[in-house]
Amino acid sequence: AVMILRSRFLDARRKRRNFSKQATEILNEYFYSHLSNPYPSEEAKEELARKSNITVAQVSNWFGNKRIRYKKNIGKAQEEANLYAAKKAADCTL
Amino acid sequence: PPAHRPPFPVSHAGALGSIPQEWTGTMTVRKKRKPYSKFQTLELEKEFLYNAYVSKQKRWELARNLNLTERQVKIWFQNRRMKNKKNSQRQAAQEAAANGAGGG
DNA sequence: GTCATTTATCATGC
DNA sequence: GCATGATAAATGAC
Repeated sequence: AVMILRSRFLDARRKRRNFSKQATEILNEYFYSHLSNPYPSEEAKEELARKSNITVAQVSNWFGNKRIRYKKNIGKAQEEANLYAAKKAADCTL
Repeated sequence: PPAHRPPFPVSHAGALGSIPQEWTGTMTVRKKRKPYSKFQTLELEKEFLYNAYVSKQKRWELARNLNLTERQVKIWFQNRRMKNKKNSQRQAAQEAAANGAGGG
């Protein structure tokens, strides 16, 4: 019983914080520019972690949540995809 | 460049616009995740404290006493070892950061 | 065995 | 009240 209570406070869920706007932007850019295979390699994860100023584990968590929640929203209003697709297109035309 | 373990084999081939997103397909028929009771978790944790690797005999006893399958007990210990490693790495990283910043 | 995952659930932020 | 990040069961590759 004691151990259960102690583990509760060791969980990072207790002190969860939202990522910065910039970090989310970086992660979303990678995700939507790799929609056909949104599985970053270990190296890519490290770079994303460095640029987003978060840990590699947090990058893995983010992609895991993003993939499953993206699937559940297919067919719904997923304007986020169009948003980043437009951004990518604008990037190419520059 | 190290070889990456490929994702799961997918059967369904989705089609959204012109992007082939095969990964959006359902992997396979999977049992719904069911959280264990406090008693079950506590007993498993006690055994894990004794040893991180459970014998076949002990696995059978745990499965019988906790009303779990031997496969569930086996997988629980696998996940528990991964959790241990993850926490160790996190602790090491924090200590390294502390040494680099404050120094001691 | 490890380990990157999928999926549901938890706990929090706002 | 959901959005979001982290964790707990469960699967499959190697």
